[in-house]
Amino acid sequence: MNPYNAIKNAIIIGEYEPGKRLTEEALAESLQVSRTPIRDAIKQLESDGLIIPFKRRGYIVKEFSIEDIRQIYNLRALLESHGAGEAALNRTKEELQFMHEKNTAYEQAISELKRSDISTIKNIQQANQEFHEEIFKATKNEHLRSHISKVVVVPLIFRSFYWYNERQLLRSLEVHKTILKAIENREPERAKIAMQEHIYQGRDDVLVQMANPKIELSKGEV
Amino acid sequence: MNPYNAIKNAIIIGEYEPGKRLTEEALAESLQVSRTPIRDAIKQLESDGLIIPFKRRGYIVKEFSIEDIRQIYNLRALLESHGAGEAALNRTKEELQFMHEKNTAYEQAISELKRSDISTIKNIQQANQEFHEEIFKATKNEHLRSHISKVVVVPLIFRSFYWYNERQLLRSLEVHKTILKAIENREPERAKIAMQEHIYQGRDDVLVQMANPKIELSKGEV
DNA sequence: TTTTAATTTATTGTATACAATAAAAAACGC
DNA sequence: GCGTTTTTTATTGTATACAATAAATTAAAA
Repeated sequence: MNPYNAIKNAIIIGEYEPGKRLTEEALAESLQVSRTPIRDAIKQLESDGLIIPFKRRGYIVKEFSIEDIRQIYNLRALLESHGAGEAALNRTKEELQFMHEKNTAYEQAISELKRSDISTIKNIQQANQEFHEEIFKATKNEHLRSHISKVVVVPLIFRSFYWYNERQLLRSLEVHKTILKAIENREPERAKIAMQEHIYQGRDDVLVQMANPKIELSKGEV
Repeated sequence: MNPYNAIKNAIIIGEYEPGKRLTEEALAESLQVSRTPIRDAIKQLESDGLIIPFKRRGYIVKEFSIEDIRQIYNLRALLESHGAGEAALNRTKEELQFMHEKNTAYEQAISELKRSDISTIKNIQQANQEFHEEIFKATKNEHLRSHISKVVVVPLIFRSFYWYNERQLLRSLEVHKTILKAIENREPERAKIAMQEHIYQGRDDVLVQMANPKIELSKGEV
């Protein structure tokens, strides 16, 4: 794994906690490479908004406020719902087929859910992401895709902490089907609104968890 | 000027034309710095979508197709119109005042327009940009702002080639006033739609120019 | 004591040399 | 001559040493 993904991953799984201070030298030591590739990685992570410079004394892992999360999810809703609408207009038959396959895989992953099984949760997350990506491919809009990919990183952090319960997952699966059907029927407005609602659901699930630390779930637990 | 802005500027003003090949060494030589800061700049420019790697033999300045331009402007419309709506909800009295001032400066810059005067054109462009930025400050949404700032770079290239005629500029000024009034009256939907229309106008002006190279204007001419 | 100045230190910024490698050119076999 | 292998070359990737500088610490002055 390259330094960028290694560090990003450490942030996402919570190994580097919010507020943790990072320096080029320490990262270079820890990943056994020189400072040069670490600097490249740091620049990218900074542009992703995952770390911020800390008064010329390294960087700190960004601590996201509730308002940050709200704003990022709203942006996601804006961009992904737009993408779903475009996909409904531009999808080919083949792309539609791929979407169905990805969503079947998602359904499969959910049905394999076992309590507190981290690997299963990762599978669900992965399958979900692949379904969404299949939609954005069908837009044929690389510019839109690159913006979406940026706005999707931060939610990953929070999803890996507070994961969904089965009821939420099944609801999510239903919405996927609604989106798919709208894309199949070439109904952009319907696809757009369904996607918007889908993202807002995810947002609110995360916000509820953040606002009630009492019932916060430990890492990976369901 | 730092290497990033120097290179970006050279691309925007057309000194580095689309398709031109750039290598780290040549840029380092030309800007009289070492390869290290050039590499930083290149990484950023690549993430901006202004240059793309050219089979491990340097980079080339991206050539934007009509479809690229359409997609980028549509994205801009999506993000900036959302921003205008948010600004209508969240603006303070002071921020509204600033917007008025920036738009007055814009009006002033237009009234000073002289035929083929490049410095005046730069002033107009600058004043226009500052008006838009004032709106996005008022959203208090840093995440939205960072996305908008990214999607605004490419249009700069095309605006500096095909600049508007006076009729277009005056129409643009009128729309600014409509947006301002909607933000003043806290009408998010109105602000959003006016902004959307504003961006689409800009898009179509550029697309018309691109589709009719016969009447293409030379650099900076009005 | 508290403020100000001087010194030290931690850390990023920059230059530069060398390594890795993909692309281009040249040599080779048929 | 045409496809294949080998060699050369252009260019980025990486390591490392040194420079610049902001922050922290210490010393001095008031």
